[in-house]
Amino acid sequence: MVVTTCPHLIMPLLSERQLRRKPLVVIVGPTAVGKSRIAVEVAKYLGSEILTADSRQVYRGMDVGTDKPTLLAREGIAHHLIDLVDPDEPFNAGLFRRHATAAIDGCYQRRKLPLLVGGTGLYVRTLLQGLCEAPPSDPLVRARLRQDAYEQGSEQLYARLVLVDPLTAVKLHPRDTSKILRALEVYDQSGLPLSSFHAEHGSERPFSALVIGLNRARDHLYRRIEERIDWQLTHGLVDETQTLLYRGYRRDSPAMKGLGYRHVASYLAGDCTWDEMVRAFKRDTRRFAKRQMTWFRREPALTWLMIEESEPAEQTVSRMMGVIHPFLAGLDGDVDTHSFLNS
RNA sequence: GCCGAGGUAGCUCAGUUGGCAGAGCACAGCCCUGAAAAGGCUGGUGUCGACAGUUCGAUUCUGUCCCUCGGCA
Repeated sequence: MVVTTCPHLIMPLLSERQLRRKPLVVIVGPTAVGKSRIAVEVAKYLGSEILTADSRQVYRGMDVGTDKPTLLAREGIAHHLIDLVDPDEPFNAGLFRRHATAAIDGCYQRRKLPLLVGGTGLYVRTLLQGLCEAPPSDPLVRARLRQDAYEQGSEQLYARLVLVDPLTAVKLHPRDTSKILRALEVYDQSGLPLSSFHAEHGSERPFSALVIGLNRARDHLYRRIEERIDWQLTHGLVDETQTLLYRGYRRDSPAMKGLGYRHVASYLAGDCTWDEMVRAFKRDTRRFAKRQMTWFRREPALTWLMIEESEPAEQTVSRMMGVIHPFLAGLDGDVDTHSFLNS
């Protein structure tokens, strides 16, 4: 094995000064852009541990369909926030934040720089900007509200929301049932409108974060998505879905409504042909990638890196280190990190 | 070469008795504070094959040409 000198090697352990700033390097981007692979390489240079911000990789037994990095692909780098719950257990942004905060504290105790990698924009935001103090989701309250929606129609739920929380109501479309449900759930539990919790929350910035967005040309990204889906379908996604169904996980549960699983399940149930299933799976994944881009475009102070089709991974990693290095150097000095980054 | 059918959005096609071109799918833009790979909103992206004629006005009618698909040679 040839050992090459690494041109980007930075202090393997964080200094006291850096630790006090609570540093966090974040890599986001649409699905199939190549985040996981790049992240492992970056983590090797930084002596980092990886935290996954992925709402699907938290489920045990959902591996092929969530593109979960295999043990081999992790190359000995510690990966956190994967396989946290079974597919029928509730999981949400609040739980993610709790797990992630604990994992980050662990990294700091080992004086390691945490590297947050993922495509779930809401989960990333719970760390960068915190979460308001509204009561968490309650399965019982939610079940009752969903029953109401089923019996009276979502228009009735919206009408209720207009009465108890007009500020949230104007922000939501009357058909946006899942968000209406959440707002009513908060009111039913606390007697206070969700909008009041939002107002109280304000702006919070718990970490000194460097956020890097990876992207590729649209047609190039779409081609990668299709190739990955073809690979998943011939490398165990069908068996994986069948096993999950056999174990009794319902098709309409949050975990099974993920991309791929819901498509394969509908094919297995005889609702569509194989070709129809593949087409819908690819189309829905393209649309998802597009929604992710809409979300990340809004993320403040995000540095975009466009990956060229022919660009070797080492070069992308090298360009990323060109951004990360000054960030870490800034943390070590007296410079205000934020103004440094924005200059 | 002859006969027939056709050429309109990225694709499949509808349509205009001559008056600003329209569906489905595909696609694009956007929203998001505990389901977020979820959920929701908005948008037609066009040299109507080309050229000429008739007409106030042609994607529509007429002529010529080009191309595609059948059939016969």
